[in-house]
Amino acid sequence: MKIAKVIVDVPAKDTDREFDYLIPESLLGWVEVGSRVGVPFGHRTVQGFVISIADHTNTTFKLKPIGELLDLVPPLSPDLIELAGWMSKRYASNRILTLQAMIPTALKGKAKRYISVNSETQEQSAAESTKSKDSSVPRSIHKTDSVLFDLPEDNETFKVKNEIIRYVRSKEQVTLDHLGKRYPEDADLIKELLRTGVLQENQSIKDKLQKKTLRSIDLAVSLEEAEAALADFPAKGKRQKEVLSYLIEMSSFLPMALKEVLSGLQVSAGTVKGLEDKGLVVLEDVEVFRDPYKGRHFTPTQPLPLTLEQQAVYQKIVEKLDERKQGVFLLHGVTGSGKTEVYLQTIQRAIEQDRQAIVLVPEISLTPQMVERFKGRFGDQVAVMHSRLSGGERYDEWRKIREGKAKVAVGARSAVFAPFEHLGLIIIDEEHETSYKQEETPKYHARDVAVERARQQGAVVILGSATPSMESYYAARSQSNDEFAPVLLEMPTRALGNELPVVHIVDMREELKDGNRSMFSRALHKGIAERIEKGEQTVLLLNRRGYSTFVMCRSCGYVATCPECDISLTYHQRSNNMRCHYCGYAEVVPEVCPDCGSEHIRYFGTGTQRVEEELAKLFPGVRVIRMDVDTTTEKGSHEKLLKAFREKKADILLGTQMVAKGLDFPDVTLVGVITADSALNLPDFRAAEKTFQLLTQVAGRAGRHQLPGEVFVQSYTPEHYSIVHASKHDFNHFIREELKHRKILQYPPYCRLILVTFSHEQLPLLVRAAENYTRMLKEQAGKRGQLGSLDKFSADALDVLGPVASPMARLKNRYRFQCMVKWRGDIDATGLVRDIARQMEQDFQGKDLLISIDVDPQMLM
DNA sequence: AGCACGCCGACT
DNA sequence: GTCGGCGTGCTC
Repeated sequence: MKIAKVIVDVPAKDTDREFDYLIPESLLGWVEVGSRVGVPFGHRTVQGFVISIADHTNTTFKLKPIGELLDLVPPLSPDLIELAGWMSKRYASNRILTLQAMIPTALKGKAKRYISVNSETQEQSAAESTKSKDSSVPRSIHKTDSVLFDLPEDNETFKVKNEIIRYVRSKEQVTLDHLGKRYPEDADLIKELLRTGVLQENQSIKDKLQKKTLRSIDLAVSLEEAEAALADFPAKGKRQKEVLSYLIEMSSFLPMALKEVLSGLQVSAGTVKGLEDKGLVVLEDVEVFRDPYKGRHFTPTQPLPLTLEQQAVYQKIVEKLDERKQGVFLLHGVTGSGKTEVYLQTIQRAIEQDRQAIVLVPEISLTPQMVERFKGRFGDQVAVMHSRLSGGERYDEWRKIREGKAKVAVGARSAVFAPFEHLGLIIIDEEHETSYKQEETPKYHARDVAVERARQQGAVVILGSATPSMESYYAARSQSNDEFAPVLLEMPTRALGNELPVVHIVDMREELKDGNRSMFSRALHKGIAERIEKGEQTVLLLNRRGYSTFVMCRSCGYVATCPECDISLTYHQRSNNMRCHYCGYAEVVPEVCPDCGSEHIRYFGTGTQRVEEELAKLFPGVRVIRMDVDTTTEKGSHEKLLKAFREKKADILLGTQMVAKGLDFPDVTLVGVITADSALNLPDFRAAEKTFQLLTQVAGRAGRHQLPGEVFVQSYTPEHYSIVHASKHDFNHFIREELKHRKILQYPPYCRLILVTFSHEQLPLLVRAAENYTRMLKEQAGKRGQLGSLDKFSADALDVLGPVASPMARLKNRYRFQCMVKWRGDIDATGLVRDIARQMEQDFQGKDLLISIDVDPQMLM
């Protein structure tokens, strides 16, 4: 007997393991590694994934059989199952959540309960069946039943029972809910029918989404037979004859949509039904794919001639591809160096090898412009996956991949799991972007998952960026013997040969000294005025990371905060209310200060709205497009705004981070950064790196084509090395300085981090738990001889900092504490951290203590 | 996570 | 005496 090892969809720590099930005869050969199944689990049915198949079981349990197979083709491959195992270990995450993260949410089935008539009792009436069932009914039930049935069953009850049975039988199966609604007065009777086995309950896993189908029509007989039938068609069926002759005429396009035939010939469905009854045609539901880009025309593009720099890089990558071995490349190319063309041509090579490619891009830059570049080159072979697609659309794009209809997957983070069978290439554009890290469980980093997947499947990875992450660059430069360390490839000049824009740093303290209280320096003001005059365009960036518009009382300093989260509420002009960004709590802006009663309460902070107002004042009649969370929440609005700007319907594009990423507008010659250093003071060791990246990216938006570009960076700390080096486009000096800082403070890439966050409603209990945890962790590490300060140049070490209150000390009515684990070397730090967390949760069992583990965190808040 | 079992308080 | 509160423990 074959045994399937199943991970069940019960996301709890004590069910995070394999459960063994028998594979029933009928499913032998169908149930595979990666299959999704419905299995009986305790007193219910749940969804699960088969992760291996064995001949023996190690348990003494009486195994239950798998209930049902949910997909004909397994949604996961053995490769992806293996990858999921690696992820669960590396990120200390639940196995089921990891598996689920790999497939569209449309495939997350839930058990549905159905009521049907028991086949054994189907032919009997209610009263009889109850009696005949008596012997098989358990004693306790029998007892209560006999009480019921000893009473003379009145005619009315009997009639209702029979009616219910007839109804259920006519429907074959109904949900309990439905039945209850139909017979609201007779809940007791329904219960009784279930108890006595006249009606039975069964559970089945139902997906959230159905495949989209289209009613189609086809000839049921050969063309010759159809022609013969047409020849001696009864004179009475004139309309049917018309349809048949039409179908014969169109035979090479069959099967075709029934709708088309009906509307084309103006015939009724009944006519076609007549043909079906005669056995001449068949009607069936054919699966169709929803195509989110349907009707959109993509201009086909041809490979461009490569520059010498591009050529050199291309050669290196293709060599590796041709060897069919795994390899990782870090492609460091300045903005405008033509990385995308290199991507496109290496993908071409992979396709020629009959292999497939994945392209990961940050969610924010997954614009139509981006999609167009890939669709233009590879047409229908491209599947696009991003969060703005509906669940159904996303599911269909995913199926296009799994069924081999697509060769290239372009998408955000989760596209790294695209179910290709012969994966040759994974490209990660803007590899330094933090959005590659998932903030929910499983808290994976798509870049690291990509490298592992490539290792398992012998594929090539390209990490592309103008501003590589410290981690990737350090790994590439350290020239270690690690065969998975990335190979550094450089493209230091722009493909079109134009210069990088000149960057001016403006010291805003000087502006203030000279009496300029505006948020625009005189230089930037002059720059904007010039562009408006010349009909050129300007991009303005408001670096709002760490900033928000909050409501404050000018008399007493009261700041409106969330009652559940201790976070200041963010002001939203549109709805004139204040909202908590973490839990969604909202309230209207008070007229007077709740603390002191003063009327001087208003919103503060440099929001995009305020910049927009100021622009309108300084440049009357100026056309501004504002892009921020307020103006881009609507579906497609992001694209609409960018399109309008491209068509020169505005002079200025004003926005937050989203204007910095990958946009390419030929007429933009000026970029202004309103406050470059607002993120520098955040309690985050990556603050300098993030600032450098943002400035470099946004500066790259200027002068990409014929017109030369100019950039003004306004700052209150203009001497900071991240600003100075960004202004000179000097990545190498920046990284040297930044690495120095990281080494002194022992931060990544010199070690790795694990952030452990504890939360509980009661502060004292939480503090005790956090302290216990830290102590236990230190003890355990000490026992293994691994505890030690990382400042010493020890190769293998682990250090624990904290516990301290989290920067967001209270969220959703729970207090939060955290401790930071720094480690490096050949030790299983994640395993240790996880094991102790499990132990702790057991010690605090039932006390609702939550412990969250974030391996390689990007956000330290 | 659910769901059942089980052991104590307020009521037809 | 029963209905039902939610603590506890299990799920191949």
